[in-house]
Amino acid sequence: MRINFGYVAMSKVVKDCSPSRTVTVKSLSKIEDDEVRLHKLKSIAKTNIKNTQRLFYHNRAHDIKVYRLTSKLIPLATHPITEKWDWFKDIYSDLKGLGEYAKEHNFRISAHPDHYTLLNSPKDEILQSSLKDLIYHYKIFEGMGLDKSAKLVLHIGGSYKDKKRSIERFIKNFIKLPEHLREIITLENDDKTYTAKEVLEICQQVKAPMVLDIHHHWCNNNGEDLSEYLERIFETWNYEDVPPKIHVSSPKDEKKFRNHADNIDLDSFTEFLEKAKKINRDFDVMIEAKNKDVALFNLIDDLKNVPNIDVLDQASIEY
DNA sequence: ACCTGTCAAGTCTGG
DNA sequence: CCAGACTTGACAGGT
Repeated sequence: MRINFGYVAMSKVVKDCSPSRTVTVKSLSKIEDDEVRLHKLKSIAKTNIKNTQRLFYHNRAHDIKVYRLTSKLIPLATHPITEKWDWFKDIYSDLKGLGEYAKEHNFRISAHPDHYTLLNSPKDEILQSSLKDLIYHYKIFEGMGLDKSAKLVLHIGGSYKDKKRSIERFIKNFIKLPEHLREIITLENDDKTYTAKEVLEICQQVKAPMVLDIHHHWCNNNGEDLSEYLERIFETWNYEDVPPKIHVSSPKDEKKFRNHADNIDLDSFTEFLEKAKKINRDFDVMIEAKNKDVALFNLIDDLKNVPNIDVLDQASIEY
C-alpha cells in the first residue's frame, strides 16, 4: 500500500512565505478612505495567494501532493468589516492560476475551517456565521477550479450539555446543507468531545468521509481499539475519488498531551502502520507538527531505516 | 531588529 | 454570571 504525506499551510523551509498574512480590524478601521482600505485588503490577499503558489512550487520540488490551504488566505473575508468588498472578483485570476497548477500536478487540496465553525450550535446566528464560513471556503475551491476531491475538514462541534441531542442537531443541519457543500465536507474526531467511534457513526449516517485523527483518538476515547474501527473508517471514502486521509501528530509531552510536538514520533507511527497493514489500502497522511514540512521530511528519513518500508520519494512510501 | 501584548469568531470550566 | 483558558501565527506598537 502506498502512503502520501502532506503538511499544513506553511513551510519551515521556504522563508518569508506566509500564506496567512492579515490585518487587524482595529488598524483597518483607522483607514478612512474606502479605496485605501480595499487596496490594503486586496494586496494582502494577493500576497497570500502568491506565497501559496511559492509553496506549491516547493511541494512540487519535494514530491508533496497532499496540502492543506490556510483558512486565512483572504484577510477578514467573513468579517462584517469587509462586507462591501467583492474579494472573489478582485483575486479570481490569481486563484485560477493557483488551481491550474494544483490540478496539473495532481495535488490533493484540503482546508480546515477553524473551531468557530459549528454546525451543531443551538444558536442560529452561530449556525449562520458557520454557513458563511463554509461558503467562503467553497468559493476558494471554486475559484481554483477544483472539483469535489478538494475537501473541507470539520469537527462535529460542542456538546452543549447534551451530546445525544447535539449529534442529532448536527445531523439535521448537515443534511440541510446544499449539495455542493455537503459533498466536500469530511468529519474528524476531536480531542475533547466527539470520539472516533461517534464520528464514524455520524459519517455512516450522513454519508460523509471520515478523517481519523490518531492523536485526538489518544486524547479522547472510551477505550475503543482503533484497529476495530479502521476498516469502517476507510470505507467511508469508498465513493470518493481520493484515498482516505488521516491526521498524524504527536503529543508535546505528558503534561501537555493535547499539544502538538515539533516532530512525529516514529514508533507510534509505525505502530499505526501495522494496524493499517491489515486493511492494505492506500491512504494520505496529513502531518500536523510544529515543524510542518520539516517534520514530514524528518519522518520520511526515519522511515528509511524501518524494515519492509520502501521510501518511494521525498513524501511517499510503500509498505 | 527585536520584544510583547493582542487579535473576529465559540465553548467550557472554575470561581 | 463572568473572566479566563484553550491555541497559535501574525500584527502593531514600542524600544
